[in-house]
Amino acid sequence: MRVATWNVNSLNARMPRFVAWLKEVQPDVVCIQETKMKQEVFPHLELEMLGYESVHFGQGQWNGVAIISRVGLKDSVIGIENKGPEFEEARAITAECNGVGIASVYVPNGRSLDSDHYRYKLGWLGSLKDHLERLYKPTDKVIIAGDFNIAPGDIDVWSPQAFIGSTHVSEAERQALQELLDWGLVDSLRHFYDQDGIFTWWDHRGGAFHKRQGMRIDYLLVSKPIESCLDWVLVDRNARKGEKPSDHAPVVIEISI
DNA sequence: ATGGTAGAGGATCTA
Repeated sequence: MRVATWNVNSLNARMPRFVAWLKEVQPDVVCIQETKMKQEVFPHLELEMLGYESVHFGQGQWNGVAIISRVGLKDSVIGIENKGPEFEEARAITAECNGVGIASVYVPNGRSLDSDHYRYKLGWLGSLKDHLERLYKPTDKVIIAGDFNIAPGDIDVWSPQAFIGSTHVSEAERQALQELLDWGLVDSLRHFYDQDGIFTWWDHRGGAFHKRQGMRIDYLLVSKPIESCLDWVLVDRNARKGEKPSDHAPVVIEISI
């Protein structure tokens, strides 16, 4: 089973590349972030013609998360706050695919350490943990995938000095991520690789990609039953090249179940 | 100190 996560930065703008990428990479499940789409315009039919069922939680202009699957998709849950989708930002959706609990998450950016958006980010991560605890046990097959907007360690940014005092690397954010991991999840990329310089996001500005100035903020967190059957993981840097790329590259895992 | 780019939506806001 091949599972991917990709912040597409507008599914409308990315659809030609997204479809080509699906055909080339042949993922069974994809967690999508930043669809920037209203519910009623999500391309369910076009994806169905490619063999994928889909669920989407979108609000238009900003945010928007989806899960698409060609190995079954059921029991989807919209959002994390249990107060109705119209009362929260479109940042999380979960479903069961082929016996695996799948979550597609788009963690708030936070903007700056002194911002209300930063406090919202920390609170949102707490709500996500509560939500996962309600849905799953650590002994279940679970994959939490998405754009976490947190670089887990200094080896996950191109220059730790350049990020001093910024969001994405602060102690409180990393602690919130750690609490998620402590529940019973493993960062699938770090299961295989321990070196620095592996990134999933590069600013569109200033040729950051070509200068290798990126951060690793997109990942698939997996429970122990998934970790034990991981075959490989990769960051698909090719998807960040060429015409009209997203600023994020997809991350893909293969598991033997 | 600021700008650089991309996307949505039609002026700025978000990242």
